[in-house]
Amino acid sequence: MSALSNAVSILRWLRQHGPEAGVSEVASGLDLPKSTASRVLKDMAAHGLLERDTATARYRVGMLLLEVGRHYGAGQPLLEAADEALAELTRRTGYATGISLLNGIDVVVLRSRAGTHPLRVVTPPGTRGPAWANSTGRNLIARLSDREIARRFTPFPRLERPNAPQSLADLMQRVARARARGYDESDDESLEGVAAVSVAVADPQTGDAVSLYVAFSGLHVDRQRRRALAGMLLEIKASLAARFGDGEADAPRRAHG
Amino acid sequence: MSALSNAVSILRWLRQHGPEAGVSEVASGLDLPKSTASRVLKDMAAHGLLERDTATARYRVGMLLLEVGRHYGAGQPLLEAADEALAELTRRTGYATGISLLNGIDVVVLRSRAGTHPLRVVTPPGTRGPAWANSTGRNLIARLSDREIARRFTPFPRLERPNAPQSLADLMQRVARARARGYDESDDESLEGVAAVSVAVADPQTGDAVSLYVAFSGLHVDRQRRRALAGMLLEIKASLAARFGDGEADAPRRAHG
DNA sequence: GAACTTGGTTCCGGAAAATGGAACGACATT
DNA sequence: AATGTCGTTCCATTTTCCGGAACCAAGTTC
Repeated sequence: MSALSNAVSILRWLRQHGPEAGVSEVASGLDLPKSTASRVLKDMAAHGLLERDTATARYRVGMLLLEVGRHYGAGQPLLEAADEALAELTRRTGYATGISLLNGIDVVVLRSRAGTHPLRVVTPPGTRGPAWANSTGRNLIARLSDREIARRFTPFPRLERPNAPQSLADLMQRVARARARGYDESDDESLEGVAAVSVAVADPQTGDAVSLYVAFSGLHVDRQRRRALAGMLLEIKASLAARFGDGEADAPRRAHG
Repeated sequence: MSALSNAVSILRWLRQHGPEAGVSEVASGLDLPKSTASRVLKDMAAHGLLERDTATARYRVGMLLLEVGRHYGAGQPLLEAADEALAELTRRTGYATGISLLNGIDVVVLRSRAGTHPLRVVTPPGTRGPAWANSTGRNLIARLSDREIARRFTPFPRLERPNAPQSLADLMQRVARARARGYDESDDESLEGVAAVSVAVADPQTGDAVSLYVAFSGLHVDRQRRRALAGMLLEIKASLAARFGDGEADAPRRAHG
């Protein structure tokens, strides 16, 4: 196991089990000898990947990671353009918008912007959520082949939320809807009270697809306005497609991850 | 040089020189043999620290870093409480707010929230800026001893912005003002057209200090309103101090980094 | 189209670093 | 004083890393 493996394992472990870790905790969690865990953590801290809480002697995520991590996706023209367009949309309408991307069966938020309308939840960049249980994720799932969808969602992941799809058939039905309409919507699925509409856009160069979304309170936005928002997203998508070659429009292609 | 050193050097290099890098570029930039650069980059990508642009064969920051990095500072009670209070302030007043922290002679944004009033610039978490050229940074500098300030700012860093302090004496004068008033303000210094007021708060446990700021357009907010905002920040500071032991109020103590 | 340049990869033996069991130190609890 | 928890240090052994050199693939240039 290279030194890097250990360091990365620890980062992955931190991603799952919260932002703090002690030596023993990591050692048992990753099944490492205590001595190794102690040394690797110390090395990582010495290099700035982690920081040490002087009081508790526990380790925390380092500032370097914050600084570097925020550049994820920077410099990708499609992404930057989409982000700008969404910023404009938020300015005009006051709703929260963002961009996310499929990773396995999850979506990860790449960019986001809080709106001015009341919405308890904010999902800052780096947040991970169940792709099958919100519009943003399903849009990206919809770009996969049925075969691939079946593969990823067998067995079907359990999620204790009433409105979330509970079976592959259930999911495929909503995917079909998304494919038919060119956009998808969700309401009170993975996040309580949160509704959203979204569209998927792909970079024809790389084939990577991202999803642009507008999020709002499910209680305060009626069907008509949602449709209007979907329309605006579709416009943005069209303009991006015009600018970057295509965007999609054709048959399902591979999404990211 | 351990494997970790190399990996971290590369991350630091990426932090400075933009989010993309090729093998030769890194090799010459860090004065490494090409073979080493190639191998290390590949290893990092294999572990998910970096990703590879399939088209250009260049490396980019990996998603893992985004996900882990966003947890920087998570779980620190003072920070969370301050963040919540600022969110409330933004909700009530519509101004952008945030939290930042001193690191050397820079400030790094930890949390931020865009406001509803027009402000071109957004400074998402992870953004680094010159501490001496905005209120947020000077507040934290003000907590250092004069001796330490002189040490850090000799020689005095050059910054081509008209309103920014241009000498140590210049800086000390504004620091004195900040110390006297308990808050600081800046207008059109490091960021064009951006003005801000801010206060510093310290965790008495760790001694680490952070700065809470409100940012707005210098053209659209008059003196009186700025004073009102400063008052609100001071209230937040007082309530945090009450909750967490002290906050500061006493003589300069060490700030972070 | 042959010779260069530029960007990246692979090989492999010597050098250097990581590994992990064990012993140890510092606290708390019982 | 004994026991448990948490972290560190030691050091012989193993493993990995290092880096010059050779190599490959695409362009450029003459």
